[in-house]
Amino acid sequence: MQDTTTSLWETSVGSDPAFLLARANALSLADAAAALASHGLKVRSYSVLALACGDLRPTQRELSEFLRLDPSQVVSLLDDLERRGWVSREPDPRDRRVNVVVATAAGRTACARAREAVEAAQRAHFAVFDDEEFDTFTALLRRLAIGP
Amino acid sequence: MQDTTTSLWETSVGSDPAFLLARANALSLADAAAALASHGLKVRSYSVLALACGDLRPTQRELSEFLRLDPSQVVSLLDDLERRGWVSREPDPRDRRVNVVVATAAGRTACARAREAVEAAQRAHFAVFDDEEFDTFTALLRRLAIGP
DNA sequence: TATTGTTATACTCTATAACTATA
DNA sequence: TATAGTTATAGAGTATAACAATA
Repeated sequence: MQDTTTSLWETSVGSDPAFLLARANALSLADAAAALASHGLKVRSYSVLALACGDLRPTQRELSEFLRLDPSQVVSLLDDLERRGWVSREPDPRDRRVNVVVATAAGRTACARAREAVEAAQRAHFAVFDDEEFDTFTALLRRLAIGP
Repeated sequence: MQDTTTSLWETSVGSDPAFLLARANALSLADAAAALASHGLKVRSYSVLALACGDLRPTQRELSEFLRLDPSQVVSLLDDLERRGWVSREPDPRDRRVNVVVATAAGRTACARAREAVEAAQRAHFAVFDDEEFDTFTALLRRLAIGP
């Protein structure tokens, strides 16, 4: 039985780059989720928090576009982060429809701790590569990710 | 506004390999889904059908393990494919608990057509790479995808 | 009239446990 | 007792449309 499962890797599906991409992402996502769980974060909420910790002061709309989430999903992620005091919505004086999202001091602390955990998980995940391979892979991946 | 969204790529999130992997996968998945839609298939059902078209005669359990789907998900995918006459569950004479999944003639035809569409979409998606870059990327990705 | 954020809703996906029939 | 497949169900994730406030 194990033989057959293993040999499925030799099929057209097993060498399909899209399939490999999906699998690699699933493994990476599972690692990240596990690393974040003890910090009370999921991958999505961590992404939002991390962007709120930068000094770019993104609007909800910008978070939505960059993370490819529906605006309504950003709302509920922010509701959650704001309830915990990690993020605040600040009105933009130049356009009163707009909220700018910024992390609080507590949010920055939480994010820094979470980031350590995620990065450790990632180092383990990418340990199959040496430094040069890692750089090559990331550079190519970046071009693919930025897309059209 | 566009400026800020674009410059989010310069943040730590924007250069995070896990984030790039997720994004590249999302783009690839969307392309594949669009290509398969007119063939009445989704990415999941196509994967199952494609594996059923090989000559390995996988069991449901093997499909479940290889595709990292819960056995119950495989059941409903097969129900759907079987209803359309593209796949059949054959009892394994050596163990009557086991079903072996094989594509019908109609299933092979459908799969071949769908495969053309997916592969065309993928060629477009990976057109950011030249041949050498594609091979390098795929080889590295494969090691990452097979994992531990 | 168009856009930002919000609410509500439904649909897909995923995870879990319990059941059956075989081993 | 353990395993393959099945059923049922609940939770998470995703997509959509309608709405109020503002531009």
